[in-house]
Amino acid sequence: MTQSDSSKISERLYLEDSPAEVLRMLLNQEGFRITEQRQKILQVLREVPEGEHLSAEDVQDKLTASGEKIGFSTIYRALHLLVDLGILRELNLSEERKFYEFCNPLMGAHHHLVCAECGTVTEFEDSTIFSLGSNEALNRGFSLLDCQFTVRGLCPHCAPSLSV
Amino acid sequence: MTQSDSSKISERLYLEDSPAEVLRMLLNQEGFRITEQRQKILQVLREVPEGEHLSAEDVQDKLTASGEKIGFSTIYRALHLLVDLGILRELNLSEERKFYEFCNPLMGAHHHLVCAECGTVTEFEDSTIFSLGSNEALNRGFSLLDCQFTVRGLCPHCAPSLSV
DNA sequence: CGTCTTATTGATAATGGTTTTCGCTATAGA
DNA sequence: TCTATAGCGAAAACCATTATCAATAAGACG
Repeated sequence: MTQSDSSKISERLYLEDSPAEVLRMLLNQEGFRITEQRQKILQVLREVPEGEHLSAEDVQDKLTASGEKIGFSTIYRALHLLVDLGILRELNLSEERKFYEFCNPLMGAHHHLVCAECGTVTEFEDSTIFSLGSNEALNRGFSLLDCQFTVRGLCPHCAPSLSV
Repeated sequence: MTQSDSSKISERLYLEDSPAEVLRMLLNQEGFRITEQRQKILQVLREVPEGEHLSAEDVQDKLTASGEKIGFSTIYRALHLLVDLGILRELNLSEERKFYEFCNPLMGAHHHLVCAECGTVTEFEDSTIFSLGSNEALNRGFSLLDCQFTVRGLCPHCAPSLSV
């Protein structure tokens, strides 16, 4: 199995274990190897405060800051793998780059409000949105992978004259 | 005013005129010039059947096919301008490129169901989603620009074994 | 524990969509 | 019509992401 065969992973685990253990199990289950790099990359994503999202470059910067030298090929490959494993979510916030966030199953599905000017991202929860998307997918015979609801606007700080 | 000053356009028109006329009015109102290129680029987007989305390259291809030679710098600039004017909507369907669609005010806000495998895009309407996003934005003092709800999954044709 | 297979890493080069540059052209106001 | 300058387009630059490939190391097996 090559490292590019990771796109069809469908099974999930019932998890109450630590994320490190979860990673180990998932990788094993799919025939992937447990490497220091993958573990450290996931750890970076987990340490991020809720509501913050990291780009591939952000991840590398944080790793570099803590003394880890991991090439960006590895960062990108690991991020994709973790997304395929269902551990991370890839966000398309209409910016030029992609962002990643840890997929906490305990945390309700949340969505994003983005300021088109300064790029600030605010999260909000709404379970109805997710079920709407889910229904829509299933009604058309699709298997659901992800729902992303992104609202773009101008935050109070960037908004034109009126209020600020 | 330079052509890169187009990002702060906030006013809209009440329109019952033909799109060509609308374009003319909007451009005039903002101090932009009415050029053949801009008119033809908009026309391409308008001629597309509903539910189809074009990338910048698609637009150029269609223009080339009908004998129009317009440089891609111009295509990109015009697309951005038309988005800023509120005539087009820029879609982030999590693909590598961006897509554009004509913003028909008569047509209800619609959203997209994307097959992660083959990239097929299906549209669906749901007014509640839009009002949810609108409320969320306004409650936080944001002025609303756009709401995009994108559902990703595997279409029946690409889905794993089970049904096909 | 050592050996072997091969998945993985990482430096580098390549890719590909988008943006910038800059001299030329053409719009729109005087 | 004339003039100022917004806009065009070919080519080069940009920049996030992906591919290449030789070296490395995880994990299986004896």
